[in-house]
Amino acid sequence: MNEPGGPGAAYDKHAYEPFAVTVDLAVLTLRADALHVLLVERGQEPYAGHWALPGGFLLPEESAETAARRELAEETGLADVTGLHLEQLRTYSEPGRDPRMRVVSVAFACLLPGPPDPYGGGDAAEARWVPYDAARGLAFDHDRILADARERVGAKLEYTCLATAFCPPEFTLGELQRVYETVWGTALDRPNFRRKVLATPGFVEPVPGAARLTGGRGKPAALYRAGPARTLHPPLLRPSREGRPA
Amino acid sequence: MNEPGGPGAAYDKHAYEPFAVTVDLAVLTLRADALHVLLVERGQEPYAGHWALPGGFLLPEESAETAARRELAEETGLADVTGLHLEQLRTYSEPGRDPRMRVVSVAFACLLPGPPDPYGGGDAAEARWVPYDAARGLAFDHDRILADARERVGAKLEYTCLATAFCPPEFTLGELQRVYETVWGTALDRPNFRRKVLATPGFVEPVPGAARLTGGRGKPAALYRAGPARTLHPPLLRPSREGRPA
DNA sequence: ACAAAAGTGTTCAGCCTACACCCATGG
DNA sequence: CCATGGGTGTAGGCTGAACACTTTTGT
Repeated sequence: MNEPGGPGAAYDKHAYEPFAVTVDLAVLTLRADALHVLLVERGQEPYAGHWALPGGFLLPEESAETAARRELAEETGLADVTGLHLEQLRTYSEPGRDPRMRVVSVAFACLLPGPPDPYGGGDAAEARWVPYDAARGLAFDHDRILADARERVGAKLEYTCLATAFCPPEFTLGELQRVYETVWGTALDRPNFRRKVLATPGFVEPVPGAARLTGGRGKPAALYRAGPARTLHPPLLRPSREGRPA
Repeated sequence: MNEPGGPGAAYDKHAYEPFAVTVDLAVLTLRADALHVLLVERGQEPYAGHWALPGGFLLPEESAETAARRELAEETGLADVTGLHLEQLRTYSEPGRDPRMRVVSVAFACLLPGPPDPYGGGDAAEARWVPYDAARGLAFDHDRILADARERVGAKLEYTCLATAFCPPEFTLGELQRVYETVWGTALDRPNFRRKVLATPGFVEPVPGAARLTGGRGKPAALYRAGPARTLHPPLLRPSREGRPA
């Protein structure tokens, strides 16, 4: 054990090398049928001029989730970030990941419906949406965090209802399908996708009587809202990953 | 943003209220066909006399994973903890979860083959294996961490090869099936389980010529080793969760 | 001989896939 | 009238659930 204040010892809060605790956010969205991530340009060393995931230090009375939501509001400039899907990824704690001091960072993934407000307001005017494939060479270990975020989101699409987090409050099944296709990078059969989604109780609920013209062309599509279900049973497996092809 | 050392300010490492960073371990194993967890009895306030998950503070040059493995070795007294499956669960950071100071804890789940060495050696002589169902009223928020660990492990059995982490190096398919049945709390059909496991390439590999008598009774079972595969495609879904029953 | 556990075979329903086809709208 | 996207139908292969059955050991 490594318990502070061992037998009979009153420990000193400041006796240890202090750890800084931060949150890092992989904020993902879909713009023009491509996965985008919100990045900020660093203005100071280390990694001055590099792009990085938005994030910041925990305030004394904040949990990591609270801090993440606060940073999210600051970076995106969105008026209302309640209800946005925020998911803890994992914690990165390797010594030396920040050259200045020990920084332990709790990483989150956040999905928001696209296209969102183009750029962050508030005090992060240099925030930009960058296509996922163009987001390389990030500061610190943010390349890895971003890759972990994408992998996690892709995996959770298979067995949760997470996909609706990328969609506006009312959406068409075509839009929902494009979420899967964009994140997975594979095409799906439309009739089968439709049946699968509608057969899962609570995944989506029809909006009575409503229909939306899809970019002008084609038949107007029925609108749906996200339902109360959180998990997909059975899952919607992405095709041909490995192992299945005989 | 909440960047330390803002414009022109040299920050002070000790200027902030320090955060302590700890690891907490949910060490799970199977003893006598029941899920058990390793607990330690606290000798000091807060929660003196309560049971708690083993854990401790990060040393200055340790990552959370390194600290977790060090604690694991200390608490279990096992000579070799390399190769044991250690999985980061999530990080618990609510203010007030430790009444003494801000403690941010990175939780891990660890699976080990049972029955392991009965009690911890080293400096944690009061460590005990406790049946999962009897582990209630733990110190801090450890009830929740333990519940999260069980849920995560149960879910990962579905789509990963994690179950072999509960088994010794060589095991029978019956033992592997009992892992699933114990963690999930459901009975599985033996013939179907067998086919499913053997049909997944890389899940298990037969040990040539070997066989083990299973508790004396019954036909000797063939022995298998864990294979190189890490994921199960398609997954082995636990039955009757919800949604599927028509 | 019986119980217990391993291992094999077979059947059947339901899902998933694939592809053909119709509908509504804008240009 | 054609391109585009939404929506419906259907035949076939495959998986997985259920269960009957055989094999090998200990008592």
